[in-house]
Amino acid sequence: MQIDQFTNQLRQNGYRLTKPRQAVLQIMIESERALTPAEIYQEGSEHFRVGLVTIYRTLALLEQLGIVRQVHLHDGEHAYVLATPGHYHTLICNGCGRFVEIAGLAEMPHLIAEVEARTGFKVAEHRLELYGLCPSCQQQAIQRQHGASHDTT
Amino acid sequence: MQIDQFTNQLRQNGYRLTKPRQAVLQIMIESERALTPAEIYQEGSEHFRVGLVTIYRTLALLEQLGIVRQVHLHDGEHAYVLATPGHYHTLICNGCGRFVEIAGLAEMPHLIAEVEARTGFKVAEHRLELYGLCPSCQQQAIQRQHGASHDTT
DNA sequence: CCAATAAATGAAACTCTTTTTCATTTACGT
DNA sequence: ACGTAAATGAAAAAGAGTTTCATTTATTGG
Ligand SMILES: [Mn+2]
Ligand SMILES: [Mn+2]
Ligand SMILES: [Zn+2]
Ligand SMILES: [Zn+2]
Repeated sequence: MQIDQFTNQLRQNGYRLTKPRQAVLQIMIESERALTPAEIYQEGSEHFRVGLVTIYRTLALLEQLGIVRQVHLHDGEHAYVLATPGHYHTLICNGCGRFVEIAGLAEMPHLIAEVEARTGFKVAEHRLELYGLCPSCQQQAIQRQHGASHDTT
Repeated sequence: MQIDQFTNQLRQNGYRLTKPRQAVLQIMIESERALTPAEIYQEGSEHFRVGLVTIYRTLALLEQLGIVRQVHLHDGEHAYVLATPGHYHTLICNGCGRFVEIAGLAEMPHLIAEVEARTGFKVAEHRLELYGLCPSCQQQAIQRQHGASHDTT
């Protein structure tokens, strides 16, 4: 996809373009699911030799550069998604981990101003994560309902 | 404070009213900070003998009953706050962990409806966490700035 | 292209958090 | 008070993430 853009970003910040870094980028670009470090490690390991430590280090670097974003999954897992540039909010499927980044909450700055006025806090950042079921997991849920009522085993 | 209300809630759901459960409730009620299981354990241990496992189990139970809420701290820690009944959003101080629960985001349902229309997802829940500095930590940050420029040691 | 060099990697050991197991203790209805 | 099931705590295990350090690799410029 736009892997060159990301590799350039690495180089421009003085980081070397290594095989693990390219691989992690490629995996993140190709996945439409949020991936845990362990999952990325497993996927990467199928193609070449790599250490889990390097996955952690690479994700930390990519997060720092704003290329990926960490999300907090429903069951406590920490996973990563490719970050859409700019400020986005994340919608994650509780069934399969598929995610969508959502833009365009114009009201958010107003909300933050109000919160600061009411509390005296200075708001530095916020996290909005939406959880639910993607279309295909909704279908599966419905089928499972029907299946259960017909179940004869 | 309103500890009776919570103990009743335990009893009405068929759970026994034990010393650890009362203690965790009391600690959560008295704290104006988000507390990690380890912190609650430490605090509890000063007053009577208790196991860290029990803290985890109790927090899981209280969360399930809607009495506490888990929050994801800035540095990756998982902490708990007393949940204001109803749907609230959390504002946490990155400096000291002090928190405030914020109500009254009337726009949220509209936002969710829009998200569902745009993505086909069915949104089940959302998490909005705001992070920043509380008034006193803002003060400290300012003092540290001045201190640094005057520093003569 | 090759050599020098600093950055990045991977294996192993380690730390920290959370869960499981199971024998003992405790709460609570009778 | 007693009996019983629920809850607890100690210990061990599982999981997630980090640190250390010797080895490998990417880059640069000769
Ligand atoms: Mn988390
Ligand atoms: Mn936002
Ligand atoms: Zn799904
Ligand atoms: Zn503070």
